[in-house]
Amino acid sequence: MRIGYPCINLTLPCRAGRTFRLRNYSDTRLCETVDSNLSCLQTILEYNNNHNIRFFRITSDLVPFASHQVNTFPWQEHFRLKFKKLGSFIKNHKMRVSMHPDQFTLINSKDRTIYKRSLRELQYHAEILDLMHQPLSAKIQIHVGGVYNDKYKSIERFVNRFKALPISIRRRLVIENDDRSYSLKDCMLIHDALRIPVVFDVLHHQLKNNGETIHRALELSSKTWCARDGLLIIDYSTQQSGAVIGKHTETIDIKHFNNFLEQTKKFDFDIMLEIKDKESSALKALKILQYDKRFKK
DNA sequence: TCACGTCAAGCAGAT
DNA sequence: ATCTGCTTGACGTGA
Repeated sequence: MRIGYPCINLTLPCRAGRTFRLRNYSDTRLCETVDSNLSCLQTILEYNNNHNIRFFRITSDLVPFASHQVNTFPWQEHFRLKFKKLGSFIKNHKMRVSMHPDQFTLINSKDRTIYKRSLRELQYHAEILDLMHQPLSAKIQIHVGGVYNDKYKSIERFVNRFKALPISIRRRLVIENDDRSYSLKDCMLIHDALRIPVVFDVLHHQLKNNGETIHRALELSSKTWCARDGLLIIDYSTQQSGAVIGKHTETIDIKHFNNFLEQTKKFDFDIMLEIKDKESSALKALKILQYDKRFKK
């Protein structure tokens, strides 16, 4: 079991996802920004290592406009060594990384141009992880996509589009249950067709489910991960009390987290804490976990 | 130096 | 028809 947080470290002064406006694009600007982003990523990974945090989601903004036609700069070559060094650090310290392309990336869109754009975006994500020489347990996590008033057809479109993806993407791509459209059960259907691993999102499951208990949900999702995919990934968050449904809490709810660990003690997994205060909650979770058999320092 | 409108991109659900 | 949330800040123009 590892504990992780996404993209940003709020203690450190740097950001690995600095960007700029499209209209201000230049190769020089890109180069400077990527260089600074990669240095910051190294700083974050060192912080994580010093604090026993061994799971981290890398921001999609690491290379600005990476899949946009404006960007023709060969950043892959230019930063090859830097990427490799980052990757070695991750490997040497037994860490795991993942990525989560944003909501614009969907492969089941009815509009082929959106699919094409998404393909380029996924290619970029796979390139990052490949340049870092990461094992296949370093995943790219997306939602299933739109429903377009016909879930069956939209799932079918997902399955067919997935089969047509290049292997570099296919071998890292995983799907996550969401809070409105595709439940864990829907994701399991897609898994049955494609053997694609399913990330289990606890908060989304609470908001949209088919009556499965947490224990049952873990039973289902953990079986979708085979040895080379690594441990099941869980996205963990809780509802901000009193706020709009689906809003994440400011900081980890220790009582709920303890309860969750208790309900899932038969399973092992890596947890991504999708919580506003980022590494602060990860550190709190680690304190609890030092007495958990699943957690190894 | 600071405020604040806006930022590449899609979808669903609420208003 | 328009706004909001989704991993959400933070860029950069104009004063």
